[in-house]
Amino acid sequence: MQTLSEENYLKAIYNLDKQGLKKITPTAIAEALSNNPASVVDMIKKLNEKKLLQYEKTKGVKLTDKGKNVAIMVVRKHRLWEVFLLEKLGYGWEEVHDIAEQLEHVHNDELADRLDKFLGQPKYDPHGDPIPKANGETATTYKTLLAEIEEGKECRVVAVKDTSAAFLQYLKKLEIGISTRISLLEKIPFDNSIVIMIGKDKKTTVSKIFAENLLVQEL
Amino acid sequence: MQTLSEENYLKAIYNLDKQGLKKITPTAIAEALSNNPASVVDMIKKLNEKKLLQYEKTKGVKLTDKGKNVAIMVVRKHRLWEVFLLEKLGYGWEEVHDIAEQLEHVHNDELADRLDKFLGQPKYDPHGDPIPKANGETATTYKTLLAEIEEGKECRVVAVKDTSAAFLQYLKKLEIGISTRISLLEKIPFDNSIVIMIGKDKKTTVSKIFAENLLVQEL
DNA sequence: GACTAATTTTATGTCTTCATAAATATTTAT
DNA sequence: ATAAATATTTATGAAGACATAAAATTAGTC
Repeated sequence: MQTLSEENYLKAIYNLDKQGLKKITPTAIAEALSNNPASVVDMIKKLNEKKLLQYEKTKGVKLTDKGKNVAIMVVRKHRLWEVFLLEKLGYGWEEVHDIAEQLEHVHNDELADRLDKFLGQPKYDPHGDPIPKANGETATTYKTLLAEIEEGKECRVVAVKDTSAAFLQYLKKLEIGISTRISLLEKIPFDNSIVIMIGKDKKTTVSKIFAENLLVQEL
Repeated sequence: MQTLSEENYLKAIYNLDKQGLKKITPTAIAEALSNNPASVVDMIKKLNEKKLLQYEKTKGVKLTDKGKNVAIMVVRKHRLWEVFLLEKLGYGWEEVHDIAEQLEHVHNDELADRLDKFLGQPKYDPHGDPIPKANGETATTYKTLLAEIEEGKECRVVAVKDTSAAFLQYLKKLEIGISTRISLLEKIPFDNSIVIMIGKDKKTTVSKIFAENLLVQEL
């Protein structure tokens, strides 16, 4: 079994890979975990000895199947707990992450599966990220920035990138929440503002910056 | 905020006190946590500096109000999570303790209260131990050994003392589970066997050893 | 291609939690 | 009361996870 630290390293590496980073370097990992590159080198050695990853200076870090599996199971637990916290305990969107960060490290063979069943086998977490299945299968992330949606298409809000109070308040004012439907009516070439329809009848224009901080699922 | 280790020490000390130990010594704590007395002495110093406990060679260890409160909140979380695991996730009686041992250390101001509300503010955990309230109030334990119930009284099963497979299987065979009602019909003086009524119509005789391993709540 | 900048690695060291071994106290029993 | 047993404490050290500083390596740029 892995220590808390080991699990966090494996998860960070897994996430960097998912984010499309081609070469995962000690520095990149250090940044992701906000700790020191020297410490990362130590841990890379340890995880390599445990056959959880491989490291070649030229190719960077690659998780082994074993390492990847551990990471996926941590992610699975994280996202399931997030659903639990939001749906069952009534926590808000922004609050669930930090608690799930702790809950994801609770070790018990059956726990994830029982939780999964209890929650009705949700496919996505409250941030729109797919929940890996018990066998490790993970759907690809479907979320896109509102800024990347094409004219005429419709989408549903799944998460925010910026979680500042200013942005969240603005969203509230616009009556945009999780799963709100938005249609992209028009893109203004001048400053990349976009004209959107919120719900069925609320037409508004939002800035490029706004559109780059709202994550949606294309419908 | 306390570290995991600190919380475990405080909880252990709290439990020793609740068990009625008048003088809580380093050795007693070491035994409870199965670690070395020398390590305990170190930690006692640290917790004393943090004003979580006081230590005098003659009187042993006493938790301060602050320390006691931390311990109670850990116990509260532990017992709430046990209820969750049993009632919501369908875990068995014996399985919940080890998982709760991990869950009890998840830190979040609101978590215990939200969980409490979600579970319908249970008063007792699956082992019949009282769940401390948000303000720290803790009911006294009401569980008794079946062996100590008087003739003619009725009670409800709340826990087992012996958790061996042999005992649990025997219980299953007798159709005794958590919250099963039992009436004590007769005590046999010869060998302290007792004649009980399980539920409404199942009359059986059980041994003294049996009766000393079944914890019940008097009704 | 050479030089500067950035990255990686090594050498050390800190902090926390635990352990072992030995020294010191304290109990207990005869 | 004193020897033997038991507890407590000190001194020391190990392992894990992190850091800093400096050395070695690699990457970029002119």
